[in-house]
Amino acid sequence: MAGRTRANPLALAVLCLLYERPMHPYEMSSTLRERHKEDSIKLNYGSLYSVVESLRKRGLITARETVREGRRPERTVYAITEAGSTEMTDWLSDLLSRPAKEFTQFEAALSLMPIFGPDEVINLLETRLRSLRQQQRAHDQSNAWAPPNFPRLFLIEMEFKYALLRTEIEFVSALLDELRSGTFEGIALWRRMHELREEGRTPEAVDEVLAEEFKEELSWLSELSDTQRPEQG
Amino acid sequence: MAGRTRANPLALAVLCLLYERPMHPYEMSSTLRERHKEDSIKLNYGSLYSVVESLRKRGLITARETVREGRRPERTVYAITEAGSTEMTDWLSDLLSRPAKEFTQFEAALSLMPIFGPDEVINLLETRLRSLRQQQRAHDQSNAWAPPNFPRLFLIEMEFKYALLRTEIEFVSALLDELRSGTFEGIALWRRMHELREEGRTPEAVDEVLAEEFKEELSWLSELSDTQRPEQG
DNA sequence: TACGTAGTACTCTGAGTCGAGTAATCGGCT
DNA sequence: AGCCGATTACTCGACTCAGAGTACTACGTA
Repeated sequence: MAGRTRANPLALAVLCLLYERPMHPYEMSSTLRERHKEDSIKLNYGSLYSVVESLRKRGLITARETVREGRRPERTVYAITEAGSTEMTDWLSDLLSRPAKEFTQFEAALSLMPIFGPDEVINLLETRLRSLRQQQRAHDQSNAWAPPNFPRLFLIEMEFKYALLRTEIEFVSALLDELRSGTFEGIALWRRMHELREEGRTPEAVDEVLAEEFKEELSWLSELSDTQRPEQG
Repeated sequence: MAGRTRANPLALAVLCLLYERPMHPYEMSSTLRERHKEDSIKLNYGSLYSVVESLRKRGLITARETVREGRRPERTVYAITEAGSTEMTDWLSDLLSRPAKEFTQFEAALSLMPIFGPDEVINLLETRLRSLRQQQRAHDQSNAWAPPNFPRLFLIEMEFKYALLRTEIEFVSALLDELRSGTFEGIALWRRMHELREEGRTPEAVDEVLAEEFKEELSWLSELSDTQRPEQG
């Protein structure tokens, strides 16, 4: 049923808020911000209003009343419906119980990394690592906003984010160590290829030179069908 | 300059492919698939063709020639431009060196988790954990497609994905242990709240009962301004 | 009292996304 | 010879999203 309509978790957040009590969209956005959900759920006004409208069209929420205070713009208060409650529990159950394929920008970047030579990559990753460590320090200090005794239940998503951050730091820093020390497998071939390219050789000429200089390292090429070989590396 | 146009990494992948050699869109998609980049870069036909068209409009790639074989549809071959090469290196440098805010579905789900009671959450997370372990086993065995000696450089993004997977498994499994053993901080309050709700009490009645039964645990409430209190937990 | 800034509450627009659909060819099988 | 399913190569349109813009109020301040 709900195929693509389950793309944006902001819609789920709206359902959860209205499950608590009726609200108008702007109140939803400020509530989400107050509860620090902005950090884990992407929120912006444009999306919020269209997501709300789309939920209404699907009958998952209804417009309760429109209030006007002074000459301010009208506020439309929405409430969740039966169908909305069902969708909410179904959707959240699904998200918690079934890992979804997620694509991060950094994964994409790593997979295209070979267009740079190893030395450029070292530089770029060093910059990244500094940023990540900065974020980590910021996190360590920023329990400031949460009062003592604040329930862990409401911070659990931050713990997860932090665990991912630590993993990324470890990954990048281990990779950097290998690149800098030259123990990264195949780094000699990789470096030589970029040297040759920078000398202005044609791709074919580069392949030829490498084929001679790195016979064993390139043995895997013959194992692949023609179309399968990654020429970019 | 390139503000929102840098949203979709597929566009960057297209630039990288055309940096190797001119291609038509369908060839791009099959090349990406052969190189297993589908796992780290979201790819679908609809997006591919519009991304290509948008790159062309921005002058980052140009249509080289349109070939027709038999009565098949035309294939338009594209090549990268100077501006395209520049954009490619700028963009990839940026992705590698600057961590971007990423929002995963699971983070969103965790942050909305309190709408369920602890026992439901345990069930859902157990299902997730089985799935994740399944994925992990699949990964362990699926170096099958890569021939011996295949350069690590071309698999580095998978290593990262795997590291994230391990972290998620550890996180979920640690969380489950705490929930099941009852050592999760505040779980008694959380469980009682859902009990009361299921008995059909009004939110206000629930709050009242809890305020009496869990005085110390709720001390943090008084530290927050009215608007800041998360009523949903 | 005029002014600048922060907050409230949306609205609009154009660009991007995605899944489904189409139409042709190829290879194998019966 | 004819058919089935896979592969090649795109096209379409409905929906979604992001960011900028609007318009008003409230508040401090010089």
